[in-house]
Amino acid sequence: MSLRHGLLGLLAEGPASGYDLARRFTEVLGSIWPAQHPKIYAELNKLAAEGLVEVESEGPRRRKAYRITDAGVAEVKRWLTDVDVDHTMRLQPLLRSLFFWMMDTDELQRHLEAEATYYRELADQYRDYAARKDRGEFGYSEQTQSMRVTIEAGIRLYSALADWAEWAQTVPPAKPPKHA
Amino acid sequence: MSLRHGLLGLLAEGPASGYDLARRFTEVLGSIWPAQHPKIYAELNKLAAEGLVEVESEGPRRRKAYRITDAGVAEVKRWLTDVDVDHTMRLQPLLRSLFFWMMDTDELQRHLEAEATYYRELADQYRDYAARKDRGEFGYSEQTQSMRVTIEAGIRLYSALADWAEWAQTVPPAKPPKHA
DNA sequence: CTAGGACATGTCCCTAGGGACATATCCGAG
DNA sequence: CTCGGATATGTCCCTAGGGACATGTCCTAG
Repeated sequence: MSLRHGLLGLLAEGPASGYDLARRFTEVLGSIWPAQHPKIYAELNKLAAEGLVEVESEGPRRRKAYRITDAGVAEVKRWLTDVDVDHTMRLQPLLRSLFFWMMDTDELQRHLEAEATYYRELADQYRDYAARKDRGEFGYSEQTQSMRVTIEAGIRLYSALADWAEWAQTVPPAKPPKHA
Repeated sequence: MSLRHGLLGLLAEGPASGYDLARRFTEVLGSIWPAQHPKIYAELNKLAAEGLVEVESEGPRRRKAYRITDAGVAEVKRWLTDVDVDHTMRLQPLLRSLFFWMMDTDELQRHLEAEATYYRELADQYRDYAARKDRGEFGYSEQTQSMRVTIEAGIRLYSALADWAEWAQTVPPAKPPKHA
């Protein structure tokens, strides 16, 4: 049910079309909450049927812009304050790390290097975003302030993973017992 | 398809029953790759049908222990080396953070405090695990060495999130433009 | 004027996962 | 001896999400 509230939250910032929302989801949220456009359009229709959003305007190319309703705003707020946070995490890279002992050393090193690079790049990307925000490129609304906080989490998370992947390269493949 | 390979990987360490595997999934993997027992039993049956695992023994209380086959081992290795890592992350807490501007200050502070505590506790738990491992409590096999690496990721990840939640408490609710 | 590409919205099907429910088995405490 | 709790394995249904496919609209470069 998070996509639902993700859409409502984004619409709380201002009217947008499904297409707009899909772009925002892939651009900003791509690495923390992926969502494909079919799901987004379907959910918007449901939200409209329930009166949480309404069609604000119809533009060129069949574009439909949605506006959040008062009921919609109330629903996001309810979610934010009354519904327990779902802390579920599902990180395939960490699951894989449990089985590093099955890989041979060379392959593992190459794997860890690639992982480190991947995470480092994402961290840099977020750091960049943060710098632009801090330069005032996105204005100073409360919304961008929240985005700044989200981005900070991205920076820290991906930096931690990059550091971890680098650290893991230094771990000896197997530590023999002392009395061996 | 990760549960499949998760099970195979765990079975590569030695025979185990569905019950054992379910326990390992909730205890060690609970916070990085949750899995419920119905899925595990179902997947084990599929794996057995495909010849990737086989029933090693039947014990008391209908217990069935599975052993991985050569084909199964080959399949995990193929997964580890030939299949691209899925970096998908889906972190509801970060999605929520985008909408912090909709919460009032008190609520947000309480929320962030609870989050910080939650992550700090998990980090501590993993740190504890690491200490026990480093004391040699789990032996010195290559498997425990890999587990140590996974645990390190948990420590770093949850520490980063805890730090972030604490840092976020110090961010002013909205930064007004300088020329205001 | 026409063809390709970006904009824009959808349908359909399949798999993965969550959660409630059901059931059999064994052991130990009282 | 019996009853509760841990062990152990499943079924069933529903929703969320991934990915392929389909279609309509407008603009612009050649």
